[in-house]
Amino acid sequence: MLDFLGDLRRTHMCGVLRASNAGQKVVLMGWVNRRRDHGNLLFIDLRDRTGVTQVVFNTDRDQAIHEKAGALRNEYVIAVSGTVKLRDANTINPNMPTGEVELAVDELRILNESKLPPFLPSDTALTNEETRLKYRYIDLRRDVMQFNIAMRHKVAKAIRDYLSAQGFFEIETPFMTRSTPEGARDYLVPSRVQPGTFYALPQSPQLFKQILMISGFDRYFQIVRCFRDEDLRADRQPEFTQIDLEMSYPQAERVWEVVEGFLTAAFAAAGNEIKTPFPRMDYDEAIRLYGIDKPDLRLPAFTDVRDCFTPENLQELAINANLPVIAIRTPKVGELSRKERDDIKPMFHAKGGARVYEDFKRIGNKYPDAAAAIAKKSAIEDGDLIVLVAGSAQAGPQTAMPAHRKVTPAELAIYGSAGLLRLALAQKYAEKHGIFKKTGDAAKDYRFLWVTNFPMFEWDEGEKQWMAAHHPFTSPHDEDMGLLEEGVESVKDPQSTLSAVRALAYDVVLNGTELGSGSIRIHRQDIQSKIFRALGMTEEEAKSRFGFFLEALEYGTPPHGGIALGLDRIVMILAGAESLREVIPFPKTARAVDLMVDAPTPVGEKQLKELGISVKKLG
RNA sequence: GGGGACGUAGUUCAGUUGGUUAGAACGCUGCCCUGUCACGGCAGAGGCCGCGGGUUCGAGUCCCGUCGUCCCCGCCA
Repeated sequence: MLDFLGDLRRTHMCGVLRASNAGQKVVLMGWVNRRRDHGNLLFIDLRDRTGVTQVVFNTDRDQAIHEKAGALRNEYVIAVSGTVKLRDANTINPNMPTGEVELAVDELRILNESKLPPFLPSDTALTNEETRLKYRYIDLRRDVMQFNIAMRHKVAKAIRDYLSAQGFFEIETPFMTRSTPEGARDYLVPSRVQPGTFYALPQSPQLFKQILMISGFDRYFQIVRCFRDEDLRADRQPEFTQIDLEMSYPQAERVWEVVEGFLTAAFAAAGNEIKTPFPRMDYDEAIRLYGIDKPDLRLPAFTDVRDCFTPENLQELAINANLPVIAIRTPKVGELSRKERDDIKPMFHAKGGARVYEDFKRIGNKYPDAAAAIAKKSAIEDGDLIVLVAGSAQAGPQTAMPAHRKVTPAELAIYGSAGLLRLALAQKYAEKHGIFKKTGDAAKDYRFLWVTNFPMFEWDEGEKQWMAAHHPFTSPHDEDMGLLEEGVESVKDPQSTLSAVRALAYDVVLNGTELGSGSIRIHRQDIQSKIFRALGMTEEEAKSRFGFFLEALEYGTPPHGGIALGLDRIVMILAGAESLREVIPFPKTARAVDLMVDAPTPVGEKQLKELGISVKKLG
């Protein structure tokens, strides 16, 4: 027999009562978290989003209420009114914030029962994710999920408040928009009114926010859902939330200041202090020092130890002397067994002639002088592991494409392979060197970095042409306009000067994760046309894809630029979570399925017919 | 599209070289218990071993297929 809520009014949340509340009459409402039945004495831990309070029923106080409470089971929803009592000294629970008090009940209303849930929110052991996602409403009752979602709110609010205070307007842009075939696959929405045509869900509000600058809003931001129909990963969902912003008349540094400002506010909201300004690094330097464009600064950089060997040494080792010899130092790994050292080679994914050479210990036995020089140059300490990556002499010097870049493709192969191995080694020995901890002080070692001056174009080996590395609205570096001019007709030529054009693009990186990406945009129609031409697009093609935007550019577009950061990833890192699913209330599985609502589903023929769509049954 | 791991009670897991009736813990049900807080004690219920096929006298275990979840590569301007 269930009770109605009636006019009973909640006075306190379950997690807030303290010794100072003793003697007060209060009304609490929540879920039965745990029940401890001692016969004539019954304890209920009552839970809401703020925490848990112990509620006591005993026959001495009220026989009838005690009897009613006997029917309570886990996850029943109840209201209790009563008096806050100080606990006796010997019954205080120091492990809970409300552990000095308990509630002596005058009235119990059972507001709802619960079926036996597949798992209990109070369980410490984690249920498998499939069950958690199917019963997400129960999973979200767990304190960790409550904490993560609450943190998400606080972080978003801190960012919203900061940007508002800096003069940014929060402006909405359409979810039903135009498909642009570049980049990620679009999610499409069929139009009923215009049969055979489709809207696309935005991969980002890129062109709208640029148009808002053309429209004179000066500073725009939006915490906005974006959609990409690509395969998922632990850190990639098909719909995700971006902190998207754009501003007029900025240098890149002005954008960075804004980002550093709101990240400081966001991290403070989660109880963390971070230092600004963030260090900055050219793309080329990131590749040379870390072999990746999103370096994790918690790990040591590479050392080029080519000069530690004599030419004869290099020849004996079949190392290409024209390419760097990378020493990867992984700290505090300790003495490795023969087998552990053998296991390193299979972790290595060679690109274009790169080879992993004998580890430091083996080199040291054969070439003691070289080993001593390497140890000195790479500042090795006791227990550090050194692994060498170099170009294979057999594979040749690979000078087919010297190009105009500072890092040649042959070098890139070495750096890139070494970069992957560096991370694999760090991951493998993470426990020993204590770097990738998800909890405690080590988890709060936040190393931010701006990576700047990305190449404007990247050679696409499949298409045999240069493609936009960031997106085609990114401004080339002022100083590189000549190179663009020179290369504008040579999109199919791997030797084109396009390879040397730098973009005014920047990524903000945190501990090896790309948090966000932005650029100063092109605001002049003449430069925009050149970029499209350099990308091999005819005027007609450009017009049919982006005509509205190119036209808008011609009506007095101010210089502008901006950035977008992944809110989910920021919260994931702050929460110490391994997956975005831990910070998104209703996420999708690796096959992009929502297990709770069971989406996507087939739809009826009538619905399809209205949309002018016919689907042949598969199989 | 490719590679890998996993799937046994409501939940987390164990299950030997293929061999009688598939186990444990938690949870659940009933009884007992007035100071517990992961309460305790006694008793009990609960299994399409993901699904389908095959090998075998005999399959949770071996083989093939399939479905699902997770991780990675490709992909993500």
